[in-house]
Amino acid sequence: MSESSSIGVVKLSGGVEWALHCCVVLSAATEPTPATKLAELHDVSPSYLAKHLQSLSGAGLIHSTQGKSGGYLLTRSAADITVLQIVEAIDGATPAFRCTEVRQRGPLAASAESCTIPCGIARVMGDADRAWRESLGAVTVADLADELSSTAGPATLPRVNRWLQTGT
Amino acid sequence: MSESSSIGVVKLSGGVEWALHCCVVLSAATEPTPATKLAELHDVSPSYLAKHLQSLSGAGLIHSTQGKSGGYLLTRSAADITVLQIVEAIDGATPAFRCTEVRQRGPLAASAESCTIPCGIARVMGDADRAWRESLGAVTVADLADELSSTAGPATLPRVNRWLQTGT
DNA sequence: TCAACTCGGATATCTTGTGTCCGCGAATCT
DNA sequence: AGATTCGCGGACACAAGATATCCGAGTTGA
Repeated sequence: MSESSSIGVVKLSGGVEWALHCCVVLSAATEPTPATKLAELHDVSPSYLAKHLQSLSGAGLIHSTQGKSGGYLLTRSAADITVLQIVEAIDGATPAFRCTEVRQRGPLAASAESCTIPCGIARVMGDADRAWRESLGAVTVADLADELSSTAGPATLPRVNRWLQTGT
Repeated sequence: MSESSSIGVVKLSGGVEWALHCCVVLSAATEPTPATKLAELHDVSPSYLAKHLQSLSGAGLIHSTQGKSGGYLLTRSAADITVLQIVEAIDGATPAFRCTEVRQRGPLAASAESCTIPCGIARVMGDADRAWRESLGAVTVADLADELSSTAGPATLPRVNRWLQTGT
């Protein structure tokens, strides 16, 4: 295995959870919220959370304003942001499985011109990955916020935002 | 973040591809096939492939016979082995996403008794993971073998097994 | 009985995620 | 307008997990 290998390795970064929670909170925010406050609210590492928020900013999901009363804000309505977009912004859009084309290796290697179509294994993996992404793309952060309101009570989200602004 | 963390980290090991190819080959085998031969056939690291085959053996998908003419063999019909079982044998059945219960942390932590139901984020991730596994569980190695026969020709699989036995 | 061949687990190496730090830019206050 | 304060952005260590390997235990066949 002298090849650069790099088999398909799906890794779902842990920071995805934090990013999702932040987006839900931001969906009800009306003023920029600094990363420090978000980290304090969730009790997580401020620097590391900032890193993930940067990824979200780079993906165009949230907008950052600098300065004294700066912070983060959603770029568009929460109904127009899917969890898939957040996951892909953090973890990258690379598919879970990458075919190494083992059929073209070894003593009984298949000819290259006969491999225009992906092999069955790659297709199955691709279908599963597609199903996973489709499931994630069907849910928006607005849905998550609604879900939170109906389970934890409608007052939770406004209360969180009040704490972010005033600290009480 | 002094906690042991252990956020949900899904890692799709690269050896899954090798394991799948091996199972497809073994589906047409009639005699035990040693790991060395399988590694040589696919041109991959023999030791590393052996490790994965051990995982498959531990999961009860393939049976190992030691001794001079030993090797691996499927424990049951290829139609009764799904891709999902192979993936879970290699990568483990741990779900892609593990909720850290961030809602119970920080200054506005929710009470523990109000968290009997998983939060919306965990549910969405769980649904996506379930869709992924369902898609993988719908395909058997027999399906993969059939697919290979129809695309690469019906003679490929027998020829591979002849090479494994005789070397020609 | 003996020997060869097989699997199985314990062992190094290395990429990748996890976590942290300092510099740059922008808005506020004087 | 200038200095200051605050927050974002990218560059820097640390650790965990995957990748790759080797040697010992067990078994079959002669």
